Amino acid sequence: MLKGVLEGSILQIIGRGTTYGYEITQQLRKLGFEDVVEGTVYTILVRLEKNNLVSIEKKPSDVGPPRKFYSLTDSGYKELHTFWTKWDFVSSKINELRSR
Amino acid sequence: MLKGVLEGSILQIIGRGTTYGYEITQQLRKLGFEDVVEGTVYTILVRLEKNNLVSIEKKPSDVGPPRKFYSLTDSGYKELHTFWTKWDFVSSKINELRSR
DNA sequence: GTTTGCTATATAGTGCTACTATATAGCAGT
DNA sequence: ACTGCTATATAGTAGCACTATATAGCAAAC
Repeated sequence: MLKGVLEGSILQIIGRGTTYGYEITQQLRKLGFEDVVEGTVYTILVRLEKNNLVSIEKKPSDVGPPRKFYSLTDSGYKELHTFWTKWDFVSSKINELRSR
Repeated sequence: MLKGVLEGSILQIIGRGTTYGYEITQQLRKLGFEDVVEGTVYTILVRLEKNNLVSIEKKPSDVGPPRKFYSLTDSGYKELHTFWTKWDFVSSKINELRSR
């Protein structure tokens, strides 16, 4: 069910402010997507990077290995906007289907 | 973006009344999912049948080859209900993510 | 009478996305 | 040393939708 929306959700989270993989996972879990695991998030982050939707800055951490902080690029913001447009369309259509 | 919701949508359409593949495709297009093609729908119908979510009755047609009419089985109705429960959950969480 | 067009089903092959499983690494407390 | 939390990484797998193509029945047009 998360297919097609997880990547958009991660873009949205990064768009709210620079963050890193582990924290993104925590936020998704807190939101309610409790069985999202690190592996899933990291593969998506690699894909986002490959598609130039995010930029990366590596910073040391007090509590573990260095973190890779992600920010949206211009393309990333554009893609995020596209995601919400699609979401609005699909979700309204699905709700329409249900009510008829 | 339709990943994870197309199958549920088809279950919903069948649940409203016995229908066949071609008509389901037309309904999805009319709803707004205009680039859904027959091939996609038929593969999903085959999957639904394999999972015992639908039952089939073949009937002749005036305008073409025989149609395969699909109806939901008990499992199908249960699955449809599960789909809407999941949809409610995911869509509310996505909207929550957006608004924060 | 064959060509075009709509209805209708079928399926092999492909690609994208998320999930599974596992490995590695840093640091802190016991 | 061991456990536990933080944190990144990646190879392999599976599910789902999409692409492309084939087949078939019928009707109207040419």
